[in-house]
Amino acid sequence: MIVHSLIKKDMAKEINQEKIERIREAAIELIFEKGYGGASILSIANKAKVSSGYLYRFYKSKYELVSDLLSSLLLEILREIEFMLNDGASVEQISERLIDFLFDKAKHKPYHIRFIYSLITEHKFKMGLSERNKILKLCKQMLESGHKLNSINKNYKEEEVFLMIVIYPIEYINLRFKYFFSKNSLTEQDKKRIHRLCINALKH
Amino acid sequence: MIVHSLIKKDMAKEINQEKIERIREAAIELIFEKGYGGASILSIANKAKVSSGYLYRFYKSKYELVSDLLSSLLLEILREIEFMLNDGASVEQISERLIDFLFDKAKHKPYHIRFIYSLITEHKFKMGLSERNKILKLCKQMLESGHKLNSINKNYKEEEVFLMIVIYPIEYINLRFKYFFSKNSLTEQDKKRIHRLCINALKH
Amino acid sequence: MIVHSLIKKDMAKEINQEKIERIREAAIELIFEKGYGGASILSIANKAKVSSGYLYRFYKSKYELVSDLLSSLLLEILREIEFMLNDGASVEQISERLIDFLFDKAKHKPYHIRFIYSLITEHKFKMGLSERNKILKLCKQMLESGHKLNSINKNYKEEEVFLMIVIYPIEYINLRFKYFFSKNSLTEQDKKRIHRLCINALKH
Amino acid sequence: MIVHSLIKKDMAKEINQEKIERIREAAIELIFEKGYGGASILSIANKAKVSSGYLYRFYKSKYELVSDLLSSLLLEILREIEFMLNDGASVEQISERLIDFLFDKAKHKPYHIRFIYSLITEHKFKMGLSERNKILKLCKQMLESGHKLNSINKNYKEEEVFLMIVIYPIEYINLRFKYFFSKNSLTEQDKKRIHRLCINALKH
DNA sequence: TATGAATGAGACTTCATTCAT
DNA sequence: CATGAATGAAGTCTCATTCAT
Repeated sequence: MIVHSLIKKDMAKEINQEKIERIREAAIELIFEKGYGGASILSIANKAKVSSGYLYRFYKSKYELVSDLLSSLLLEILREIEFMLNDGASVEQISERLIDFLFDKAKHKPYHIRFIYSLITEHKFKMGLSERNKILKLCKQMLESGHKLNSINKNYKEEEVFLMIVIYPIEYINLRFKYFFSKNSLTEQDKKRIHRLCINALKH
Repeated sequence: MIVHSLIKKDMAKEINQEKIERIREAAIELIFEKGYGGASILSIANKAKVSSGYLYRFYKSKYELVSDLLSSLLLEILREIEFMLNDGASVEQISERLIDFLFDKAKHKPYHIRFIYSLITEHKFKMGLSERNKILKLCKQMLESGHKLNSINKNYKEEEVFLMIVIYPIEYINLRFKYFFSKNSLTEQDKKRIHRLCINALKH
Repeated sequence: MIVHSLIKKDMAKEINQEKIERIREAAIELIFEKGYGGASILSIANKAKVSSGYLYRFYKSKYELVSDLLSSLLLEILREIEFMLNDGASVEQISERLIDFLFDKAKHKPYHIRFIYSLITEHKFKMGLSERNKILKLCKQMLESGHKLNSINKNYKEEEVFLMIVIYPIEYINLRFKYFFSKNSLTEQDKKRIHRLCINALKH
Repeated sequence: MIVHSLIKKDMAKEINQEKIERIREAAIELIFEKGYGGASILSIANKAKVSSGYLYRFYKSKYELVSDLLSSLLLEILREIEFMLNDGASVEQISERLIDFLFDKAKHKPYHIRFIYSLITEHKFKMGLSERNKILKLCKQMLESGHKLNSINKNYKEEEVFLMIVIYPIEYINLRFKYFFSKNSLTEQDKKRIHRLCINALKH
């Protein structure tokens, strides 16, 4: 009996996880597509094939859902940097591999990166304290490493590192998504150009 | 009699212009603060000390009001670049003076630059065609000039020019506004650092 | 001086009368065209080339303006009947001449008759007591005359007289205005048919 | 289980239908009472004892709600005529039975007939094309049948048929509702008089 | 547990009316 | 006297959220 119930519970959990995942993906897609205000809870629930009430079992509000999504996606990026830093990677390597990572995301989950971009300036979503601190810490580490290895000019501070290593590639990718200057999809050439620019910007 | 009537007309006009200006400033401030969705017509009207209906004498809708504001503020920046280009300025000079201009704005009308920044990604406000075309044209001119004078590496295209000359300084200023890395206000040193980074990024 | 002032007053009055007339005609036309709710005070004032405030010097409210218009136009019709009755006309003659009168109106002031028609059922505009009493009186007189001269069957009452002599021609004209069954304009043939039907309806 | 679920579903449906019906009746009553403009969504919702937002689950807009109501009520009448025509009824029979039908409505759902009457002229509600075509067809059929059996004078056209068979009884009933000439309720005598007048009007 | 019917606060917008000039 | 700038009440509609089933 206990076993059975556990199995049932696990299955239920599994099913729950699946539904939550569907909700999250639906939310990301719809918010990127129509903005925070344009993506109604109902449309998210419909897209995820769950009821609108179900959503509230996991998130206290629409705000919390979106907040959580933004936080997750940001953390994914930050963890990538963190991992590389712990690996002893240089700033150049981090830049290159982060661009790789973001291009990969842009290719396989284009909504994710567009979602981040579209919410990054939305005032409603102030970044959580823990993420902010993580960013501060990582940028500081990159800066110190860069200063030591002469890949970042002594003049520059964390702000420059953050804007060039993290923000610039995201802006670039989204500019292309908007077909603003070009309708071509992202190429290896683009990667190299972004990397070159970031590295040179910080070095000189 | 004629003089009197002129004065009256002028005064009336003045009052009008003042109120419109109050509405515009209130909208800019509130939208920067709470986003497009968060800034209600009523709150804008209250802040501007006019009645809610009064707005509709000048703008057909909330959308049109905000659209017009964004367009005005963007054009202000673009005209600055345009003017310098016509003046025969080099990319370095344009970058320097645009940063000057943006710092000046940030100092005297901080809300304006934060407003632009916060609407640049808002889904509802696709940039108007004429502004987009103006940007395309200006970036092309800067690119060509930069290529000719060797201040922009041949690898780079309009995208890089736009992101580094226009977007980067705006991002930088807004990052500071958010007290993200530093609570210090913007200094001449910051200007120089931004300029240096932009120029070096594009040159190498 | 007195004479002068009187002349001025009279001229002023004259001018006033002209403006009022313009307001009335504008209101009739716009209300027929867009209904009571669709015709704003501003649009009426604009069409009449007066300021919206001016209107309120003569009418306490939009309601009163329209009420007064409806009353005037109704009275015009009722006076026509009254006049004929005092003239000793038979029901047949009254019917014939009223139809003449309404066709003439339909031709020269089509908006008037459409205005009446469109407001006759609008619940907001209950007919004034004096007009109602006048209608009651006139219908009674027609009924008595008709009974005496055998042109109205003894079974019928004021209701039948009112509906057939007054309402039926108005309904007919407006049905044609709507192009419901026919797009032809009103002819002498139509007049005769309406008259024939009204007379025969009441006689048998 | 199946039975239970069916009952539950049916009950849910029932509740739904009841509420919709309440909304429809409330709308009919209030619009007849205060006109389209005077009957606010909130007042309709209150009268129907539902929340204001609830209406929008069934009707996209106030206009659509009222439009649908008018269409339903008109079709009810038209279907009555259609049915009789298919049954081979003569114009006299149709007139008689339609008057019966309308009196019955006037007695049991007085608001319905007053609602139709008050919206027939409302500018916002042009009759739908399908209803108009149905009217055209039915009137043509009645006219032809009447011409053949000599119950409609050869002079008369669809217009006369429509006004006398359909509109006249409705006008009569509403005139009585307004207590214009009489405060008596409608009687069998009234029915006969209306029928007599309609028939004789068209015959001679 | 999961649903979706139902709510109602609040947003945008219109326009009759007022009143300072 | 005439204007039209300004008001703000009221209307329509949306949608996040709740809760009975």
